[in-house]
Amino acid sequence: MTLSTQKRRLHDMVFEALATDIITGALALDTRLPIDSALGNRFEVSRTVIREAIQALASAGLVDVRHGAGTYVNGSASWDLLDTRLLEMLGNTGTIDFLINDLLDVRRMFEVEAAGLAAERATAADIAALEVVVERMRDPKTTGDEYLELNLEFHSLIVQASHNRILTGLRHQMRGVLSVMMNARQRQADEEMRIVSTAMHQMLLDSIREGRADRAQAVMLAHVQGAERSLQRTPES
Amino acid sequence: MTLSTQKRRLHDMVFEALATDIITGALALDTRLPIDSALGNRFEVSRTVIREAIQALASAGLVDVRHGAGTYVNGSASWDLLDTRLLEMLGNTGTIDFLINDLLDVRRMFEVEAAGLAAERATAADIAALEVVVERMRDPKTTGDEYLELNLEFHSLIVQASHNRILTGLRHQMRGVLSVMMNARQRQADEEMRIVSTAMHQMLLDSIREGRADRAQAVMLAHVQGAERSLQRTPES
DNA sequence: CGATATTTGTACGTATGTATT
DNA sequence: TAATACATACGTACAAATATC
Repeated sequence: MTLSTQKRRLHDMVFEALATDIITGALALDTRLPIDSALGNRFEVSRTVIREAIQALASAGLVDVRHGAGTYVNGSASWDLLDTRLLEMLGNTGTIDFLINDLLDVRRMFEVEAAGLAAERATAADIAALEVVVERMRDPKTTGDEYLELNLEFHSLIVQASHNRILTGLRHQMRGVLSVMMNARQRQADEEMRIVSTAMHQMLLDSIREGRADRAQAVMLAHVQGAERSLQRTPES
Repeated sequence: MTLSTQKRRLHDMVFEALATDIITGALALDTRLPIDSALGNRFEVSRTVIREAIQALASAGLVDVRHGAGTYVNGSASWDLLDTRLLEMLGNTGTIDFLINDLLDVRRMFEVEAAGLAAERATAADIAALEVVVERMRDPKTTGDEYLELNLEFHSLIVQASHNRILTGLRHQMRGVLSVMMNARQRQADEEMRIVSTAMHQMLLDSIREGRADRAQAVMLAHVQGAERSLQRTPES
């Protein structure tokens, strides 16, 4: 419950200390946090710092702040699983796998829709950018790590090519989940899979260039379903 | 550029004053904002207040804060169209219609996917909650406003029944857009449409209860496409 | 290149307001 | 009514990043 190493801002450290206790269950559901001044004494920081930390906890849904009444610990049902700081902590404590299936569902939904819209709306510039990426994917000199980067960029470009600003906004909200997931399971890009994957990307690009939305969606669906298998998706329900 | 009526927190008023100037173009792209202390003098508030306002502006993507270098106005391409406070301002200035088509695309994607997942995973409790809502929709004593409320609740319950926490998180992020949209275009629920709509909801519920994901998705697709027509969707591209 | 000034970032302590108990 | 606890705002000090001379 005390601050660990002096690494960053004070309120970040307070946040992490309290968040850890909540995530691990050391601070149980509906427990009332000590009042600001008490926490200030414990961590030996000003009340300003405590308030910023608590604000971050509330923003992540970890606590519920009630004016005049106190601050209470929320159950995991209230957590905001898109909150970057919370995701980081869940990633660090290795308790993030429970989100894999959820993420795959949403990713499929996202990518397929974006592929369809991109086929309908992609501009010449969008297509040119996609072509550059696919060209580099085909290059045998591209390393495995680079390939993963290109893969991410390709899909990001497709979302952009959908020219739907809410879609891109939501995609941006998902960046935290995606990145934590990536770190949790470092993807193995073996040679065979890479060849198949590159062919898929090429087909996707062709479909978009030709404006064939149905085909783009079908190819994307096959593509992400392939990725799901490679992530050894655990069976549902 | 000065503070209007004393209604809320000081930093909210500063935020609104600056945001208005950015949205209307009075503060042009790449313009450098006055330094904190100058803004403090102009608005006659402390630097604390200015900093909180600028933090909110940065969080909405309206400005780019560079440590030691100054704070610069962003173009609309950088705005975060999911930011609640920004959306409110766009709604108030009546410049929100450009998002209608984007929202409809995303809504279709969302609802269809959620319907499919719900059909696969809905628990007895989920279905019971949906039944209550549909029953009240069928009740002829339900008023038009109540019907709209029930409609929203029905779709919210379906997302919950998908038991996908990322999906529900993203849906939550969309609440701001949805609500601003609703206010911008007050939906007319005429009698004829209401009968069709209720039948759709009943079919959806049946599909979910029977676990028929494909049918649930098809019905939902037809349903939201009907809603799109009623919103007089403007042609694309 | 280095020294200095500018500007944002973080933190403190205090005072007062407001909602709840 | 009073006590408690969170909310907002002020002014100050110093640190860190950047710009300028």
